[in-house]
Amino acid sequence: MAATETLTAERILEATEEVLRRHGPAKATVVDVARALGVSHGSVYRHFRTKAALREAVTKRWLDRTSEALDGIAGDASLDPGTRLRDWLAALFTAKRRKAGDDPELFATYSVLAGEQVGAVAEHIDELTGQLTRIVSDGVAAGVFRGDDPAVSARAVFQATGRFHDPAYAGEWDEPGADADFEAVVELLLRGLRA
Amino acid sequence: MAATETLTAERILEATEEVLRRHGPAKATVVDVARALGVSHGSVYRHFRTKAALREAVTKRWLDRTSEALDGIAGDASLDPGTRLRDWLAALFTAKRRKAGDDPELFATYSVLAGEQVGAVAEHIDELTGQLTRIVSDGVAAGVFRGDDPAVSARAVFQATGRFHDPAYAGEWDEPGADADFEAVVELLLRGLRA
DNA sequence: CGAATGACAGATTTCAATATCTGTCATTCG
DNA sequence: CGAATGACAGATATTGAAATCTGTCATTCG
Repeated sequence: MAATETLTAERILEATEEVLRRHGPAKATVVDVARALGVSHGSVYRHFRTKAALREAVTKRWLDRTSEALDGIAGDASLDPGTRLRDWLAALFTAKRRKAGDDPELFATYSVLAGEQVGAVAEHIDELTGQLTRIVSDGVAAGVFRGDDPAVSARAVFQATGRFHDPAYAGEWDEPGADADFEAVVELLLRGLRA
Repeated sequence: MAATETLTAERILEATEEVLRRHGPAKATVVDVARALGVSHGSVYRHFRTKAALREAVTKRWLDRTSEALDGIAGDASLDPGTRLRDWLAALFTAKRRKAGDDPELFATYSVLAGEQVGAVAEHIDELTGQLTRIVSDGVAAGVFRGDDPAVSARAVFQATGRFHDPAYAGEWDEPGADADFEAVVELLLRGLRA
């Protein structure tokens, strides 16, 4: 495994993801990561001060992938704000559901990590509600949404749809009525937002 | 402890609650319950076929207490449906928050039990959404809510407010912005429901 | 006779000894 | 000289033997 390459934070993060995928969150040790890279664990500590810091970096990376994918929809001015909001929420739900369904163990692993890294999750949520706020603001500017504080409305929309993006509910995402439930909630929220 | 009284299911349930309060869900055994009652554990098995059945009965009891308290609001025809919906949701949030705050360990205990007893929880949720459906139906009849399927709307309202009644979120119920968040979500939902 | 018991087999939990891990740092390596 | 190592102390996790629990049932008790 190209052990001649320089040991970078990036390579360590990749190895960490691999170890997490293989062993799960409880049994993934710094020693395992070092072994996977063919170095001593002391070398890993040169790049990440603690195991928690390493886990946080890996978690942040994973969360950022979701944010980036959604950012495109949030900024797509070619769609009217109502459609954009609907699409954004649907994309969020679909992305989460796909991740949870494709590799349930890896998803569970990251859910555990997310539970530990409260700070990283808070940032991620801020990022997502920020995107939602942009959509709502555009809607207010276009006169299709009510003129209340867009940040407050965006936060309310995010919280009200928690069942469709919070990993705690992952088990219910594949039940028969999930899509209908999602539609009903989004429909109700959109009506509440409209001017 | 009145060991002379007849051994009834009711007495067993009371003793079980006491044992759960003392030992927590993981360490509450059928033997403990029997000991607390001064009988052999075989006698307990005469009334409840398994430990799971005993836990389910206790859980059901606990859930039913919440349902009953809210039923009064749901059926209070003296309030207009909008106010009733708001009051009902606020009462649900307040009740949960109080239980979680007053005795966090007991609340955690019951949350664990609820996680095990999927069936009992599903029934409880059906009961609550039933009450919500009644309020929404009354609102439709009075012309203040839209004429969509009240059961669907009620379910959507219940799910959208999950953050304020689902025990999984209990940790966030005492954060500073919780009340404001609740108001924002309820306001948005009420607007969405209005005709 | 029905209600309660307690001994029992197999499953689960506890506990303490053992092994592994985390994080540091004096030393080695290139 | 900076990057990497590996020995180390204290913390955490694993293991397997012993204790306890669950659920059954033949027997006792009132």
